[in-house]
Amino acid sequence: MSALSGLSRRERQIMDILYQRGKASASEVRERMPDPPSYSAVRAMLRILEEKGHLNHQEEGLKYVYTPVVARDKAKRSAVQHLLDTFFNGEPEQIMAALLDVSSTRLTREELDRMSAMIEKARKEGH
Amino acid sequence: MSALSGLSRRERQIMDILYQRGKASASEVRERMPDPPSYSAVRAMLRILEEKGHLNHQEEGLKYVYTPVVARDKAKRSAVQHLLDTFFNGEPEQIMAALLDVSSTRLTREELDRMSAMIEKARKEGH
DNA sequence: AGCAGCATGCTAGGAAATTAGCATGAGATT
DNA sequence: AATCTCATGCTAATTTCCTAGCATGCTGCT
Repeated sequence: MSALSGLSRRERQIMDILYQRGKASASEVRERMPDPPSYSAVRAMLRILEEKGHLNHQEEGLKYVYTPVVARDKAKRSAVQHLLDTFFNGEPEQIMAALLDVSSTRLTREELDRMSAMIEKARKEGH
Repeated sequence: MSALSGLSRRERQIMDILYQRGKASASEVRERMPDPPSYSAVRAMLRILEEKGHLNHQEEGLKYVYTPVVARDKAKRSAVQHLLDTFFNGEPEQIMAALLDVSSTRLTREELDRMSAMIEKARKEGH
């Protein structure tokens, strides 16, 4: 099962931020949390997440910088799969539709072209 | 912000199941939960989720059947947006890639065709 | 009627998550 | 060198989550 699914509310929020940014210090994480708790609270949770094996930290200058242990790529795939199962009956087409809907205003012709090309490529490979 | 983000671990698991199935009774929910807690526990959490305004219930025969308050469609969109922001820098193309990757074995030529058609349609509308 | 099965309502204990506070140490500034 | 700032380590308290258990009511069966 998705590793995300075992995390508590705050832990999930933190992991989301770290996946978004790649890496971040305690205060950076705090800034981006919804309804941010105290700085101490954030640090405590980062420590716990590290104990649980979800994060690593390196020292960078003075401060600690935290990074997810499970590579973004792998986490990505789980997340997509989970979304697929939860809201789209496992049917990729339906995500596509939602995707185009959500981002319709922002998509340029070039992006759409590249998306077409990807599908074309998949068609060839899958065959 | 995504309503999901405010939920606790178990609450999220339950909401996921309900979005997946549309509606479900307490015992159905329980069956599908990872590392299932007691039946009472599930009922308690359903009650809390209802108090918080995330669920409704109707009586159906003898038992209660719970349904999400926020329509699947709306929740869908939030979920896609969230995924987009968290793992894909807000770039739809990248989700596409992941999608094709995750489900490459399962995609039929027809499905790929329909996906192409969707993009084609978006291209026309967006222009 | 009496009993079994399964549903709900409610309550309370324990575990885990979330939080704040204080002590300490390293650089930078004056 | 004294101080200010910003970082960390640690601990303790509170809140929330999670859980189990018992009492009750309805349905169907013998």
